[in-house]
Amino acid sequence: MTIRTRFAPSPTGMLHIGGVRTALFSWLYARRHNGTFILRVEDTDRERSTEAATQVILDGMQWLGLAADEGPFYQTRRMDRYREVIDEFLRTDRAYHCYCSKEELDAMRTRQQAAKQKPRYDGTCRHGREARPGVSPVVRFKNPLDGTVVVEDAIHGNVLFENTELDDLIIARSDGSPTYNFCVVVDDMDMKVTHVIRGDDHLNNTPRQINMLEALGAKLPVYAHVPMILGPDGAKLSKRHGAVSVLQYREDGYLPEALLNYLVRLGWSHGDQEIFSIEEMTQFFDIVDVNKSASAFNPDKLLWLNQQHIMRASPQRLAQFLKPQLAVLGIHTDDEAKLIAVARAQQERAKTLKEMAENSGFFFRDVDTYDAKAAQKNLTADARKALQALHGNLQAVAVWDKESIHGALQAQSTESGLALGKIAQPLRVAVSGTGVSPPIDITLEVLGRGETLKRLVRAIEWIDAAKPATAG
RNA sequence: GCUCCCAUCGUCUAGAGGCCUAGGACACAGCCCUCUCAAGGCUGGUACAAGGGUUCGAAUCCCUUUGGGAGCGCCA
Repeated sequence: MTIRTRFAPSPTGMLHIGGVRTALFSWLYARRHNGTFILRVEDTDRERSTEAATQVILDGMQWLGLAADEGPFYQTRRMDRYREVIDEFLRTDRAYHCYCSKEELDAMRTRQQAAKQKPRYDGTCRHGREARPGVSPVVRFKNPLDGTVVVEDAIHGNVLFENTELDDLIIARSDGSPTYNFCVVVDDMDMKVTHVIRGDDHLNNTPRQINMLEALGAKLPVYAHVPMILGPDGAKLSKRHGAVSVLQYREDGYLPEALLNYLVRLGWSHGDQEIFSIEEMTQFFDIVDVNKSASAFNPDKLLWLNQQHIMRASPQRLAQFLKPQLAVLGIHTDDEAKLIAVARAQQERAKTLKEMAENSGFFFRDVDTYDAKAAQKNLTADARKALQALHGNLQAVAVWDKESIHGALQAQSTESGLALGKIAQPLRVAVSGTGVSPPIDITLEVLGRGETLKRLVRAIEWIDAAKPATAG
């Protein structure tokens, strides 16, 4: 039997990290077992579903690389099929029309709550209340009145529900449109889903779905209800931290594999391993190993993982993400070789691609201002001599590569008796405008000789211009 | 209120009765390395929610309490 999993988001809000994690688990499980991963958009709520949210889901899944083997399917395009099943339920007496008004239902709920009971439909129409003219009825599923439903869950084990706790849920609204719990059942059956992996907020819905599945004579899928993700404060995930669109992470300079790595470790582990490639995840992940308890979202660890993945990624891959980040800063370049060289030089010192871009501007455009603190400390009269000498020494370097550059700096240090830092740091400020850059030899190599010498001259001029001001 | 779920460092987790004076990771502090920033290495502190059982022995099994979460819609 081939494994078939699905991710079934509803386009009513943003695709946030909670949704992404259940998608990831479903995807990994399918990949691991050579199965099929299905994407199904649950858009039956026409009021709240939006085109934009659907697009975000699609874009997000694509960015993350969670490609669907089948779909995307849209529930709104399956209305005929739902109608067909509803009619069949009606015909075979497994569902009935209910004419109770919203007011009646509200009153019923209020009454039940006052009596400290669980609000549930009392079955007034179940045994055939006469049709009310002018009232379009809803359709309710006839839930079994007694017995126990056992949800066999791969994560939680067997969870028991008494049918007496359940009621006859609405499967079609008065306008004829089918409702969520019903559509899920029909879809999972039609799409032959073998493993339903979803948030554990759905655990309570499962017995109803099982009852409907059984009424349809369908084979039950394996259920796996994964725990929720909480905010860093342990409270429900809110906009403030993780409940933003996943695409926000792309904008903020996160690598998709880093986000996925972070998410896969929430509720799951493989020994002491923290860093996983996508391949390793698919190799090791198993749904039965997932924890039962909710976990809090930790932005610091995500940031750390992003840095670790940046360090491990190929410069070619990083260049591809660095380019749009530079564009955001107004730096447009098609020099792929330089992008790759910069990414290679920076990949050990950037927590995000955005940060990498911010620290790499000087590679692509002139330095017109110096960081005040760095300049005050390093662009001094003493440094001027070193920079002056450096200009000559670097001009004399035969081959412009980091080894030769390093050799020239070393030689100058030895000759002048100045510590390497006394030479390298002023040089760094001269070429980058700040006190921070990749190792100076690498920085110069990437920057090129011409640009280096130009900036050296400019820094010397700057010192000369600043001197009288400082002195006077 | 009712039903269901959950409970190890601040956080993510290891732990499926003795290997646990509870291991790893993030964060934090100190040290080392060092041309800056990082990365890396080393060191340090902090956890089995509480109470009862079961057992020679419990973080691990059972019960209760407490705390958190979810569901109870003509939302998904």
